[in-house]
Amino acid sequence: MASTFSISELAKQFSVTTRAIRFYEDKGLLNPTRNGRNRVYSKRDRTRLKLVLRGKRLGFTLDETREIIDLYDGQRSGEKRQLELMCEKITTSRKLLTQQLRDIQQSLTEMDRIEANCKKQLDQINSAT
Amino acid sequence: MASTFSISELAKQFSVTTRAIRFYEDKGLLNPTRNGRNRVYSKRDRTRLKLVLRGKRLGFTLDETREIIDLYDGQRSGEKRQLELMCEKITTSRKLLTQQLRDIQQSLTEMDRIEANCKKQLDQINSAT
DNA sequence: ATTTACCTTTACGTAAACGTCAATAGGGAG
DNA sequence: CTCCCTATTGACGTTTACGTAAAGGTAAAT
Repeated sequence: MASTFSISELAKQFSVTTRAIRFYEDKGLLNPTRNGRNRVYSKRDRTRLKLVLRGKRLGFTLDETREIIDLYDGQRSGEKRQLELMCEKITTSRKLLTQQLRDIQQSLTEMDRIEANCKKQLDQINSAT
Repeated sequence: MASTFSISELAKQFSVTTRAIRFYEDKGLLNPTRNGRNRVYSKRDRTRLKLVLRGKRLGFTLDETREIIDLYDGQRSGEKRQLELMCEKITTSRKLLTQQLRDIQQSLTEMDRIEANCKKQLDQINSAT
């Protein structure tokens, strides 16, 4: 894999529009370097984009996603207060994710039940041929 | 627990505004009966509201959530085509949820790593007292 | 030189999911 | 009866996350 990417390469790789990628930059989620006016994305930028999209799939807003990514990617200031804040954010974030995990597991369970029911009825219909 | 609820009771129970609840009704996700002009919510309505909120936490739009709820809650038409459609929707929905599950698990794993790192650094700072 | 294919910024448009009044109605408490 | 509380409809405002069109720059290919 290349070590730098153009905007449209990234767009293709992740099936998003270039507009979206520029928008994420506007919102401070990415900041690629430039070759002249053109944006150049490093592997680190690519990873950040991947995280943005993951955040989206999880229903976070871009603001929330930025906070989370800054955790992952954080310029460790190494100061005590900073580290403590980070721990708190992680705790909060983890609670949210854990709740979502429960939600999903419940949903999946219920879907299994409904699907089974569905298939049973279909079997009856088909066997009545 | 009571068998019917007012709009503000539900709002309190789930920590949402009455405005939101009425909005869900506008969008066809709920339809409570009326006592005069006033809305009266049954336990079934309450359950639907709960599912709406779960959907929100999972990042679904209200439209998507309505489709999913109609699965759960479906007036089983019992017709073959209907049943098949339901199975397809379940399959689609399950793929999405499974993806989210992976996303969450990855996020949690990474957070664990970051937190451990964080705490290690804090320990060093504190032990340097 | 011109087309083709990207890339750029600026700016306005839009759908979703509510928030926030405003004006109004109905029912108890005093 | 009047005050107060809650509820209702209607209309407009707001934020988020882009889409889309305008108006071009740049560079390779024909």
